[in-house]
Amino acid sequence: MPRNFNFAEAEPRIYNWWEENGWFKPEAADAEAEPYVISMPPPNVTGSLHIGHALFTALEDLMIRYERMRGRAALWVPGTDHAGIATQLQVEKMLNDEGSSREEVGYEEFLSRTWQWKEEQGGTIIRQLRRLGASCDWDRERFTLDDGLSNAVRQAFVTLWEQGLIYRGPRLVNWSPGLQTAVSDLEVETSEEEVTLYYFKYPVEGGEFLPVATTRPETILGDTAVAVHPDDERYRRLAGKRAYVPILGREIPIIADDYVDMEFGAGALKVTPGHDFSDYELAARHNLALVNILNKDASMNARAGKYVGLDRYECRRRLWDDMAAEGLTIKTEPYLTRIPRSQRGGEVVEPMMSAQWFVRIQPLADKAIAAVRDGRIKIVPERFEKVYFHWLENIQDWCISRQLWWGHRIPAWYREKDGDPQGEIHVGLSAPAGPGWVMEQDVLDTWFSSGLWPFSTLGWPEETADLDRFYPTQMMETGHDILFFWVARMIMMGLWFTDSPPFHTVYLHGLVRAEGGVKFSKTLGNAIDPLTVVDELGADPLRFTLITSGTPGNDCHLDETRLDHSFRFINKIWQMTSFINMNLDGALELGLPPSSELDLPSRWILSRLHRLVKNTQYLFDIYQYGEAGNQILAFMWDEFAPFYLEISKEALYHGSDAQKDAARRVLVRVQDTCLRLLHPFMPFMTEETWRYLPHTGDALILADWPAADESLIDDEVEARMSAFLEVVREVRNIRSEFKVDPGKRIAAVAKGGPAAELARNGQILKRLCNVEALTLMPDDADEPANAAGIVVGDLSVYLPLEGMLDIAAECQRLREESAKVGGQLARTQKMLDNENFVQRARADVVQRERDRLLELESAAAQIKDRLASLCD
RNA sequence: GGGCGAUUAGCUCAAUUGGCAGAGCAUCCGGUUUACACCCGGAAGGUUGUAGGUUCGAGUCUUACAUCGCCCA
Repeated sequence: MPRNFNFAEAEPRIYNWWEENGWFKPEAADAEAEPYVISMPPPNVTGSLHIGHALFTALEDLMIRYERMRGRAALWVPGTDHAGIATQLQVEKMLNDEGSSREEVGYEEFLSRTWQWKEEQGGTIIRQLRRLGASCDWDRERFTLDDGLSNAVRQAFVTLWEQGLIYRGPRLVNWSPGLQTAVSDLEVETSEEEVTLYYFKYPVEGGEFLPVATTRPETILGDTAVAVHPDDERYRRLAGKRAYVPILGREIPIIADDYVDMEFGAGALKVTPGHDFSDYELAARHNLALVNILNKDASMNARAGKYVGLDRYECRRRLWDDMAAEGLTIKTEPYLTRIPRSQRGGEVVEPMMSAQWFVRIQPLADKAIAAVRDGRIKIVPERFEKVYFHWLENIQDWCISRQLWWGHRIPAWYREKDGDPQGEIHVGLSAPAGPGWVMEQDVLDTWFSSGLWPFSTLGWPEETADLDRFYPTQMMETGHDILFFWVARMIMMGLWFTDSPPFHTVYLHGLVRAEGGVKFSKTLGNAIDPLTVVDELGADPLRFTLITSGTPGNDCHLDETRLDHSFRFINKIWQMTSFINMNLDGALELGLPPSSELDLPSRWILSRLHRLVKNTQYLFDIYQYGEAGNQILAFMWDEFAPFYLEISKEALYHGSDAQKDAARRVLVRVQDTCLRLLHPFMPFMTEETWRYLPHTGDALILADWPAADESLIDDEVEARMSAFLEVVREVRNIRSEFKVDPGKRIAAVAKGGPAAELARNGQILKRLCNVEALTLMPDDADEPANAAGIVVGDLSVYLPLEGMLDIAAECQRLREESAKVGGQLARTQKMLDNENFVQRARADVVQRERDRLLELESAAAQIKDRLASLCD
């Protein structure tokens, strides 16, 4: 066995071996195996792997590998989405670098260039997922613009249209002037920014003025009313009169509405229904006109009078100057308000009237609410269910059209009627017959296709064998930041089109952040590049660290020192296997000898192991993978390696054939079980290492997941062993305290209840603290002279340290020990003296305290005796 | 304004129905013991954000507050 795990060589080799053998496919399981399916939330085809991708890959691969080992027909469907805006921007940038543009090359050429780009660059992220060990079924990889998925999109659109759930019409939408497309509410992010609040005088008939404040003066040009509060003593008398739009002089009404906030600004409100969502609703109540003053690039249009053609911000300055010249301005002041920006470009989004396609979403939302409400879908952690309900209960119709070229073109055709070029609309799977039909240019929101992903990837709307066998899927694992984008929409679409929840469980992970909770970003230079980590340390440490660094739903602050620790853990396991491997000798019968033939340390480690398996199972059942990983590590590094492995050397090097055989079988069993438990966390190293242990079966990836054997869990054995290990710790301390050469073998004398058993298991002290010979002494015998003493419960161990013992130091040590035990004794005594505790606490808790009391009393008495004889 | 989360060792995080608060890194001391110096043996480090409440018992349940973060208006 090589000295170290060569991950750089092994990872690609093992990955190819798995894949070539078809073990990533559900067909690797028995034909009648129950399916377990995850459809990977598709990353952007433009993307390259970042730490968030690494986290979802680690988690989903863990789930898939775990279920595969449990015998399920595990299927992880991979793929990418076409990321309409992001991809189009990439290709436009490329054209721009060539001195060209989208418009210049034209629609057909642009699309062909984009496909070309996708073919060349789009595979990047998929290749990167492989490096992490993702055991996806690559034969079932999908892309949202594939023929099959495009067909699903058309089918879904047409169905919703026929059901009256899709409509088209002019509405106020979030408009991105840079991208020149509508975007949905979810694609707009608002954040608090400091802007200027402009106070000015609205001219009113009769020469009066109404004071009004706004953060966007240019929208004055689109005002169609001024509103005052009906209870406002100052201004309500003006309601019903006429006002005049500054500079333009356009006549508009003054209305009264209790929507007006009398406290805000100057007390009156300008109403701009064409460019403000609240004003739009207000206008609807009062039948106000609607004026659009912006072009698609947010320059001013002809309705802006002399400002036509100016950029919105330039117009703002000029108009304000002109108003100042006319004496209409009052003052400006700094003001904090929430500014809507495009999630993609970061530019300020403008509410604008535009003809768009919408999904009437409430009926779909109602079904989605019900499915979670009645438990057909479970969200982990549960608290996100509240967030989910709140969003769906207040959902707005979904603007699904985008003025882009890259995407699913909306299956609608227009024909001129009565002079309106779009007077007639046809929606269908194919173009209508007859002349004069022109296809809709707009494409659909990328998330429309993502919503169909869990079933469109399996063949829907065709009734394929995969759809029949693997749908509904089991698990949707993704970040909590996409609960609305993806999960909610998948649930709505899934329930609507397939009548089934698309998955039964939603597991939401948190965001990965840098130390101190700082977001990873390229500009800050604090980004951890997962591929760099894989190059330097391998995929396993990255995966193990990501999974053990946090808890479900909570953001995790990734600490790079943990990557090192995981890396060293992998080395540790390798060395453990190496030790076992080099101590095997010829054929080994697999399986364990009967418990009755095993020594105490063996029964102890098997008990600990099965307790670990049981805990791990429990933790997996409640999705606490991180804690499971940490417990497995703790078991291996803190119990198995330092104690059992060391103790077993006595049998391996000096034992009888039977003892050697027993030790080997226990070592192999424990290590094998741990490797199985760890395989979903760190697949490469475990697979490679496992081959060096005696085993049946082709590969660890297909090996059975361990089941806890309750009959091997033995509280009493664990208690006795842990007392002996306590003796070991004490002996080590004493040796250290009295500067006994670590290589010097010493003798010990023991008395008390478990002394005989400790003597029978001499290898424990011999191997762990270099005590060569343990002899028993009668319980009533006097303690040896010049000896340091250890008391654990009713067991006393003496270390005759001829010439090395410093009586004063030993007395000091004993007094400290006495004080410590005394404190514990007092605490336990106090608890047991409390009648309320004895009567009301759980029986096992009380019993534990009683046992502890006896032990402590015994220890205290022995320490006292010892102090009396040695120190008084 | 409404909702959610976090607050535990210097830093990053755990703590399974409430039952003696634990790891890693960093710090300090000691070690080339035949699997591993990518290691081993030890030590130190805490009023679990603050103030109340429930309970025999609270990091855990509850109320209020503080600070930070996220989501929604």
